[in-house]
Amino acid sequence: METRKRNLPTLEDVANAAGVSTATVSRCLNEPDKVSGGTRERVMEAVDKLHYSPNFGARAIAANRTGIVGAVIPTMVNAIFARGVEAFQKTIVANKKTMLVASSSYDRTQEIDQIRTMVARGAEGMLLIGTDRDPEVYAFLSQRNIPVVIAWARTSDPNQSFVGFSNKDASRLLAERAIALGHRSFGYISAYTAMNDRARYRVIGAREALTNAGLDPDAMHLIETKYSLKCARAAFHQMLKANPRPSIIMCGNDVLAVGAIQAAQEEGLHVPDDISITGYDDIELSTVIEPAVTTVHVPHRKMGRLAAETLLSLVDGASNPIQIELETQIIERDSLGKPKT
Amino acid sequence: METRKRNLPTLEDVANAAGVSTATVSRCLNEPDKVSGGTRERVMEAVDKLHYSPNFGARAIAANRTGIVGAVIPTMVNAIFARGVEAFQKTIVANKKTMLVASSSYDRTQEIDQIRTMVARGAEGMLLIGTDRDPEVYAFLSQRNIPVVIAWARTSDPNQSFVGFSNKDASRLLAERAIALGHRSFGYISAYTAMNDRARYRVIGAREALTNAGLDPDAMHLIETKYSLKCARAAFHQMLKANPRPSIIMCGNDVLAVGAIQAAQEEGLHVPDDISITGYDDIELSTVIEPAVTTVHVPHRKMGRLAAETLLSLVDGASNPIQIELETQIIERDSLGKPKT
DNA sequence: TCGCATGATGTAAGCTATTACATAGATGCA
DNA sequence: TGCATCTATGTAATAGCTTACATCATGCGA
Repeated sequence: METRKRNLPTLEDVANAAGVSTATVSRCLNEPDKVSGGTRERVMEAVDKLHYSPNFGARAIAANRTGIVGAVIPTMVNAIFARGVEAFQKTIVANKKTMLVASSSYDRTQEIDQIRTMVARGAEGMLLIGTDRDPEVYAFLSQRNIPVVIAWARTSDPNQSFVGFSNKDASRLLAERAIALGHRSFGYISAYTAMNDRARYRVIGAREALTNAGLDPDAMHLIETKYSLKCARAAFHQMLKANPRPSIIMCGNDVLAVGAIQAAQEEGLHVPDDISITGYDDIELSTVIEPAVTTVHVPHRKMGRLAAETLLSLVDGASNPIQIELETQIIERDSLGKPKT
Repeated sequence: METRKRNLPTLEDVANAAGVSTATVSRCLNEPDKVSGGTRERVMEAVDKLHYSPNFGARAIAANRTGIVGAVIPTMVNAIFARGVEAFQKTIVANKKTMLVASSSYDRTQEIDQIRTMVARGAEGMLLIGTDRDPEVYAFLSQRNIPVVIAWARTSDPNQSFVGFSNKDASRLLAERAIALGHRSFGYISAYTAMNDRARYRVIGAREALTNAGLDPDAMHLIETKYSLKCARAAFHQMLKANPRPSIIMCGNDVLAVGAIQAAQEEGLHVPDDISITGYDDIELSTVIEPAVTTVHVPHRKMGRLAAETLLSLVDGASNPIQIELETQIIERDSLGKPKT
């Protein structure tokens, strides 16, 4: 590993060029108010002339502050996270900080590694998705005084900060809507719930609606599968073999719903006349398929932005947890209808 | 802005705990071969016991090396970039480096800002998408000895490194295929080409095919629009008013193609019997719409991985430009057919 | 046994910024 | 005028690590 020389100008060079001390230059850059107008001008000229830019490492070590925040997301290849993270990043940058991002592929172990790496790289705050993870992770972070914001979910722990929404509630409302339309026999295609609280609570919400309506929540046929069109299709075909065959299949997200609709069409079933299907997240895909998916809209961009603002205020010293719950909204399109009589 | 105290263990703490000098600890961490087995063990124990992790800033400044690479992409909210960047990031991390990422929203000015910011943050190499940008940017980077890898495109400049593909060639092949099927009247819906070489070369490829076939390339009706389903639909409706009405509308990417198909259906046109439509990129969306989109497959993940490997070797001192051209592939689905006779 | 090459480890300089504290000059008020 | 206060600036300590160079012990060949 060769070392490549970079002889960039230093604070001292600027100080010499401007005929002042390094302290004054540093102040010009960080607390301009504390420097008189004339001096400031002279210094800034020197900065421009030399194309000076402070050395990040030196600044970090001297100020004991890096200005870095980290975000670990399950995957970037999913419009919902992409939108949220993009908004998060723009807000972070607008506040003169830097974002580190990594994707865990929905794998807890990878997530832990990535959190550790980011902390080693100087992350002073972390954005994490959902709540499911080893408590040791939170211990690790809090021991180092690194604030965490949870997004895409809410938590009942009053000590944790989050910017999220109840995955359960909207799911329950959607199921209630289906019950009101006359559905009694439910199926549910979900992402794996074991380490994914978002997916799990969506299932729980649907079950709650059944319970509230006096139906047996355990009668809801549940299949867990990978997040892909192909897997969703397979799950749908499998579910059709159930007895009784469900009149509605709720899906944990829109990709699964779209796959289910495709599979229904392969089976020669008409959606929603023969079978209803619902999604979650409201991604673009859900308007492209025919029929368009009845789903739950989540304000991903807003969530990303607010999560950034929240994390920044925690990093800057806010001591009380900040909890922001966002509203979701049921989007009625064409894939949910009355059951066949 | 409060400063939050972090009294983390330092190299010296580890050295004391292990009864060696800081130099030995440093060597254990960076060049383990140079330390004897017994000492190494003792040091590593101390590292574990104290949960030591090197201070990033200090290391960067002492070694004059940050291990950071930057990537500026047009948008994360696009599966093609998301996939590529995710692969890029995984490769970077696997090599013990750190990735900074930002999205420019297809805006050159933002891109410049972000490049500057990343350099100020210690980026030692940059991944950039496509070739269109102010030459000053390249000057800025080369002056600082920061290698650049261009992705998603190729360049004829022998001094630039890239991992990409010819946006033009596949587009030309697709148009030739359409010509062979009998099409003579072409329309093209593109993303804005002014600052987007990928979009531009795709158009040029189509024109080339027309020219080669003895047709007038300027007769191809071109509409440029934003990257969204809605805009694509509007563009399609507008294009239908053209005289002669095209028998095929090629689209610069799959999102535009899907929007066009939706619009065709709104007009009561059957695709491909009444009008053919093609896409580019091969994203999931293109298999969800009915009819599925005939498009061009691009190996995004592979490109991301290779771009990372390329950039790493440049950062590590490789002096000759590295140019890797990847193959694309036409995926024949159902949206391209013979023209109506 | 001596001299020397080799390998392991230690010493201490150096990297670049921030910032507490010191200093000097200017201002205000009695 | 004299003293306290304030503002602008400088001095120098400091942060945590890497690494060139120095030192020391060991083993080997002559």
